[in-house]
Amino acid sequence: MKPGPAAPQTSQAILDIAQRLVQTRGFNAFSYADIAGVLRITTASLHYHFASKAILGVRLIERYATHFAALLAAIDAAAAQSGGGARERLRGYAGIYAAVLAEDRSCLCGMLAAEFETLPRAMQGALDDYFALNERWLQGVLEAGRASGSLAVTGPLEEAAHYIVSTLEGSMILARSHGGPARFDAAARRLLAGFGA
Amino acid sequence: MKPGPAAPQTSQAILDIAQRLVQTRGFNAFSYADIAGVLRITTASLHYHFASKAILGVRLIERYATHFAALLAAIDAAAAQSGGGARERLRGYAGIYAAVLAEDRSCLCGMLAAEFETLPRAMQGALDDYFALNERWLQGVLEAGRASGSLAVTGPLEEAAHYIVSTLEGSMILARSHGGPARFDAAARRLLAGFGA
DNA sequence: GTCTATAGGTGGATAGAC
DNA sequence: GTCTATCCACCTATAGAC
Repeated sequence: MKPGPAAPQTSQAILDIAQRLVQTRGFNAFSYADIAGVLRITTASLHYHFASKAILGVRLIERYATHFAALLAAIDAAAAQSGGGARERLRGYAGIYAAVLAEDRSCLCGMLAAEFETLPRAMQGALDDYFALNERWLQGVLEAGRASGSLAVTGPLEEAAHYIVSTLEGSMILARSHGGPARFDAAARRLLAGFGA
Repeated sequence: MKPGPAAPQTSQAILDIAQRLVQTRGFNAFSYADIAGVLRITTASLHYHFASKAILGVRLIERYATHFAALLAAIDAAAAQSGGGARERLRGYAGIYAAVLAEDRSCLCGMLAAEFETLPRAMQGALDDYFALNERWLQGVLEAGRASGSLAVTGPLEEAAHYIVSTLEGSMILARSHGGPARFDAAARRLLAGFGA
């Protein structure tokens, strides 16, 4: 195997650890020392890979958004292939959240949304993009479901998309502190039922 | 006016400022220095009133829960007097959240729920009590509404109560970072509509 | 109840050797 | 890429004077 354009394996490991820390503790409650401890390198080395915590935070959100977009594309592809419709796509969306919770984490961006006011501007902007991406996709699903009659969508699509994201993020946070995963599952089922899914 | 049992006006002011800080920035993102700066006293003086940040946090939750309970009692009293039923009480519940958001804050306990894993044990216990109080009251409302036919409640009452809290907390957090108060209002309306309120 | 002074710790970040 | 060493800002908390 040739070296190639510098395999960024350490950078990836840093992002993996940092992501879990944010998803479980929040951005303000972890430090470079936490990552360094797990990785057995010094905090000075971390700064080589990510010059500042703000930059690390932005990269974290961008990677998460990219991964999320891939999952949404996979849902679309699976629905197209199996003849599944908007109903299956909406269920798939909730399934992404359930999978994250099953790893005993919250949504990265849900945690960051709670800390929004304290985040560096660049992170706030990246978060905006993440939620815009989510809600754009959801609006597409809802629109298709309404058109085909497979989903019961009342009111503006944007509001409905907002509602879905809010409910899933909220029940995720509360499931981790009170009630456990079962609480999230029940909330997701109730939410989907409201849209006829 | 007699001195009485030591009017704790400074302690109250500290709690007021700390509460707003937690509601806007979170528990991990504010310091004694922030409060001291607003109040124009030193951090050493703050420690006279609240020996540790953990104790301040517990008192914050307890006061919030007590105030919240009073608001719920007022809703019950108003409904009893005006002949309003479960529907009005449920609307009143969402109204409490809307009023908090109108002051450009999130729910104190919603913010703390996101940071749950990082909080001192005593604060975690106080938070448990807060949510138990909320969900007990909501279950009572839902039960009454189901019995009288004024609310459309499907599934276990506990799950329904969980769903209501999760949705309101989630849409509050996201309204403050994305979408604004209108986003919360729309979500609350949609939530209530799902219960026939 | 409030102050000064300070302890003791942790935070993010940098310089420069290897 | 990783290290040692270090800086400086900030944090919670305490001792003791007033």
